[in-house]
Amino acid sequence: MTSENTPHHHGNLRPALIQAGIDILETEGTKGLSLRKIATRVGVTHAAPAHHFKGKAALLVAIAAKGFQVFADLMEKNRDAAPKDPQNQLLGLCQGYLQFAAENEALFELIFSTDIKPHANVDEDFRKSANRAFRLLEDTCALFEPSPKHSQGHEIMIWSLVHGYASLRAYNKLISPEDGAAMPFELILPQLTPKK
Amino acid sequence: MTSENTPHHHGNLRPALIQAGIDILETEGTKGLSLRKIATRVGVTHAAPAHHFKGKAALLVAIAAKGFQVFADLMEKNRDAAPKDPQNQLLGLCQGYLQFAAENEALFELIFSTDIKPHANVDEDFRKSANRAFRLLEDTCALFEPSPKHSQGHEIMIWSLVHGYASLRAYNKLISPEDGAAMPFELILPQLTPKK
DNA sequence: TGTACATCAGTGAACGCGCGTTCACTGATGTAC
DNA sequence: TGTACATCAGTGAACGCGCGTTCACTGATGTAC
Repeated sequence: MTSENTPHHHGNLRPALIQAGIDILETEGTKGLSLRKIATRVGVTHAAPAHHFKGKAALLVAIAAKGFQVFADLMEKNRDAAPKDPQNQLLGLCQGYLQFAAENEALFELIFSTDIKPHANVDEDFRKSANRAFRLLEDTCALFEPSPKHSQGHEIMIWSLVHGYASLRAYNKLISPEDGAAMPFELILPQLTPKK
Repeated sequence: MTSENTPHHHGNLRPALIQAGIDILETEGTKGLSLRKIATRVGVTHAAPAHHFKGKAALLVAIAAKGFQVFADLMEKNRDAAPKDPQNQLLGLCQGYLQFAAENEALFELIFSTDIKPHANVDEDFRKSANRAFRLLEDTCALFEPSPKHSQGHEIMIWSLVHGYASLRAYNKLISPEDGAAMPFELILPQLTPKK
């Protein structure tokens, strides 16, 4: 807040570094993300982050953890704003999913990158925020009757659908950017039967 | 074949570099892919590739072009081996899609990476092999009645589904690796009506 | 309230590394006659 | 079939760059008394 001119003791360096990392991701992409650039953007020597993160990898994990928080927030917000029937709840959630992917392209790529393993023994902050996002998806899918054949069949199908759609939109800008979240669900939604 | 001991004139350096790039991708991942490593793996000075590719970026594009070839071959092969009804043709194609993604994780990531734009004015080889893959998908989807609402609605839905499933399997090894290509299509396939 | 001092969170210089690119070079290949 | 020569496709040395990490340092903070 007020610490603009203190030479030492930034005060909030840790979160500031994370946010700077996210900013750089969105302006320069994954390739441009370096410790030195992050530190410079915050206005601090490139050696300073070492006091807050064990190394570059740890900072990346922290960025991904924050990314999952924003991701989950957006899904939750969109879902909660939707009508209370299961279909609309699901569509709202997916709207948030797609919005996050569209507005945070490189961050979306980072949080789903294969070298930050979600289930391996990783930073606890990261695991917690990732799990929160996944649980949102799970809970919303649980509003419907499960697949008779596969324990998590419909959930995986829904997740694949929205994730693939988000990825392909980022990949190929030609794909119907004007279509909403409902489009890929056209055939599926009527097949899902709400519980009770 | 026979040129193992000629010091100069490798003879097939261009394709050899491309293949070496693919090999390195699969063993070391995207991060480990450098011009110097590729050249070394082929047994050639790191300055040699400059005679065949305009720069590193051009070599990457050539690798992606080759990747799309293999990708399309695998989809075509699986589709052609399937029973001739539309549903099984589609499942076969998707089986190939998933197989490629599973067996060539980093290459799959590369060919769909956002910094090698598929529709921009790019290397013609690349565009041709990418388009061949996409046309396979298109043609197989065209075995079914199109969506009444969106011109390419069902195709995008199917593509999203298989692409998302492939990506999430790579991301989270826990997701039902034993399930086949049919699983995510459980609800959708019966909704697609074959033409004629 | 004031002083002594430990701890914290920065600085800035230095390190070694792998990278892509460039360059003059030279050996191998292939063509003209 | 043999020779002269242009072209092709390598070599190896050198370049500058940005990177992550380390280190001794020092200024700012906060606590004990």
